[in-house]
This record gives sequence, C-alpha cells and structure tokens, in this order.
Amino acid sequence: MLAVVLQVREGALAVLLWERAREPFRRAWALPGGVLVHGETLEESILRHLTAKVDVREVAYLEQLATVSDPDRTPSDREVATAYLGLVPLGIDPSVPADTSWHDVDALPATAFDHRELILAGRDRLRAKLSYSNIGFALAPTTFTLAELREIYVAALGHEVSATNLKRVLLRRGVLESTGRQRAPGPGGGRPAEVFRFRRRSLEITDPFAALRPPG
Amino acid sequence: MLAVVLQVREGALAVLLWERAREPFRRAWALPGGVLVHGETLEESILRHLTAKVDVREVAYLEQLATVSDPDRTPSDREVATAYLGLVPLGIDPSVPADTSWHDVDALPATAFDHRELILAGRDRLRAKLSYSNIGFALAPTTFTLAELREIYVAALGHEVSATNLKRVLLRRGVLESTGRQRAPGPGGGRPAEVFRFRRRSLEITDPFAALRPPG
DNA sequence: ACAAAAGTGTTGTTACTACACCCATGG
DNA sequence: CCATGGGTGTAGTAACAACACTTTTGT
Repeated sequence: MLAVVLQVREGALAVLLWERAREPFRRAWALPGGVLVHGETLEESILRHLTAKVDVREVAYLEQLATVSDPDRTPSDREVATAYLGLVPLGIDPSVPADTSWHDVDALPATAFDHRELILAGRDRLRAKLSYSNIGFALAPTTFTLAELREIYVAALGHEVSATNLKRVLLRRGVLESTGRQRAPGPGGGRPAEVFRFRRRSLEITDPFAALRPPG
Repeated sequence: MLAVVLQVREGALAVLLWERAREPFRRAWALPGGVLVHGETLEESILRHLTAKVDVREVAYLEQLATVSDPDRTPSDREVATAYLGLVPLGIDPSVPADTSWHDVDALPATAFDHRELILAGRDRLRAKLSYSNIGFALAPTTFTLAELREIYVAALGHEVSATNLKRVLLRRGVLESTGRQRAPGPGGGRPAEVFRFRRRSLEITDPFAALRPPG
C-alpha cells in the first residue's frame, strides 16, 4: 500500500514524502504506506496508513493509481504494492511528523524503490483528469477567485493557463458557479474579484466524448 | 489475478468466461485467472494463466485495469485480485477448453464474485480509449476496409458510427494509412473498397489535450 | 488622473457531424 | 442501366485560444 498525496504549495505541485532512516534506501525519500491487514479493503488500508502522516480529513479525493509487482522493485522479497492518488486542497497545511515533508514534484530528491515512477504516474493522471473532469475541486479551497484558481491549474498542469478562458470553459461545462460574493482588491488597487466555488465536490466527467460522440 | 479478455465477435463485444464446476458460484461464469507465484510480475502471471484458456499470442494488447480487495468479494478468505484488460483482434477464433466460451458483454449470464463489475469496467476503459487513442489496432485485423472497421467500432462503442467520418478522424490523426490495395466487391456489386491498416500497433494517445491545451 | 486587477466581447481556428453528391462494380 | 456499396466535397456547429476592450478599484 502506497499513497501519492499531491497538493499545490507555493505555486508548485508537491508530493508528501518521508525520509527513510534505515536500509535499504537509507536517507532516500519514500511514499507513505504500509501493509494491508486482514479484513480491510485497500481504501481502508491506505487511509489508515495515511493517518500516521497527515489528517486524512484533509484528503479531498482518493483514487486507485496502479499496482506494481516487479520482483526487483525491492531488494529483499518481492512486494506487490497498490498505489493510490490522493489530493489535498490548497491552503491547508496539515501537521506532519518530523521525518515527513512536501517536495516539489518537478524537483524530486533521491527517492526509494520505484516511488519516483509512481509519483510521476500520479501527476500525469491528475493532469489528464483536469482536462476532462471537475477534479479541480480537490486541489482548490472551497471558495476562490479566478486568479487563484488559475494559479492552481498552472501549478498542476505545468503550463500557462489564461484566467479568461479557464473561466469560460469551466462555466460552460457547469463545473464552477459564482458565490455572489466579492474579494476586496489588494493594496495596489484593482477591480474586486468575483468569488467562485465548484458546483460539485465529487468527481464528474465533464467531457465524456472528446471525440467520436454518438449521433444526435 | 483476473483477465477481462474482449473481442468483437458477430457484431458484438464479447468476453471470455469459463463455467465454474464447483462451489462457490457453481454453474456461474467467471473470468480466467489464477494466483500470483513467487518471482513473476503481474503481467507474466496473467499471461501464464491465460495460456491455459487461449493462445496468448492472439492477445494484441494488455493493460492493468484495477485491483479489487473487498473482504466480502469472495465467500471464504478475502482475496486481493488484480484484473487486466486484454484485447483480441477480430477474425481469429482461438481454440478454448470445453468449459470456456465467449459471451456478449451486453447480455452476460450469471457471473461469479464481482466479475460482472470488472467486465463492465473493462468495457468502459476500452470505450474511453477508442476516443482518444489508436487502441482500435488491438480489435481490428491487420488489414481491413472502412466498412469492417466501422462495424468493430459500432460493436465496441455501442452506438452508430459513420464510416465517412470515422475515416476522416482516423486519417487526420495519423492513426490509419492506406495499403494501396483494394477489396473486390460482393455478389451484389459495388465499388471496390480501399484496404487500410493501423500505422502503429502499439498504444498511442492521439488526442492528449482534448481541452485546456497548452498555448502556442 | 493613472495604474492595477478583473471581467467581457469578438474573432479566428480546429475538429468534428451531417448530408448531398460522385465513382466503380456486378447483374 | 440500375442497384449496390464505397468514397469525396461541402456546409454547419461547438469548443476553444487569443487579444482588444471595458469596468472597478486604490493611490
């Protein structure tokens, strides 16, 4: 059981890792996880292990990522591990143990086992889903301005995003709605920003037929 | 280890199942599979188990589908199983054991355990990939006319597909190419059909940015 | 007044669907 | 010469990026 927990922090996508104190891979950084015990499902197990590192109520979304099995993936006995992708909204800073910290996904330190591949697979899964679903709800705070949402998308996707077009795309798809409130401008002035929220906070596919849609 | 092996047969999407002779789920239909043994990867294992049911050289594509873990999914001890999706091209009819046969995915018989959900998850994964990748290569014979390819897409997607537009979409994306050959018309006459093939026979994502593409 | 930040209107492009039309063969 | 099946040409449409323009604030 392994968890790839991602969060946008300081304008970059970060993953939660802990530093190994023992061999193998002493001083390398590893994904949180642990063994599956009798009677629990994979989801229950991953949440149980996450509890040791972070307040799991902060995890807004969880999905199965992959199961890895290569006999050489661990130096000792072969271990089969199922990895999950978890997302934490921006703005909360869960307290974590001393050996645990967040690392920019685009500047990973030395990682243990095959964890680097799993982190990158998680990042890629997130990027794909940002394009055709409302999964942004799991990265964004409950309410936000479009400028804030734009920064989240930029960090997660790794390329520029226009706030203008982002707004139109997400409103057209019915993913966002206005709260009716406004955010006061900063010290330099500027028009007050409209405050938005995600209409639903559970996964919905918004663009099911990117191509080859049915007739009608 | 479980395998959801799909093939287009007689105009419908079919899955390979075997009939259980013993309890639990006696007389119900189950996915092929077996246990993972020491030293083999999940992929090696699923191919080994498939060999007992079908000539695995016929499996043109294999990908991991999901890992299931619900403690109640089997009546006895809890079993964790990783399911794979396999695709067999149209036109070949692998010899299978007496207890094994193909079943229309849209008219499944009584199935064992949670295998029905896995079959439907496999079908849905295939449908999604048909829209944004070249995965048709694994369902189609090496060469085919557009009318034949259209029937494969209709069977797999479950809705009508226009041969006219299918051709243009797949040619524009660089997925198909003409072989230069023609197919003689049937007894009722008609213009000879052009024979096509897939340019590549390994998975390629052809529509990576269905939305929110990078600037440029 | 002017800079700064947010939001709107408009245009052009692309990838698609739909449908009319044209082509090549067998009877 | 016409039915049959295959292929092409051409609108029409929806979703998007790009960018100029307008609105609302602070100094």
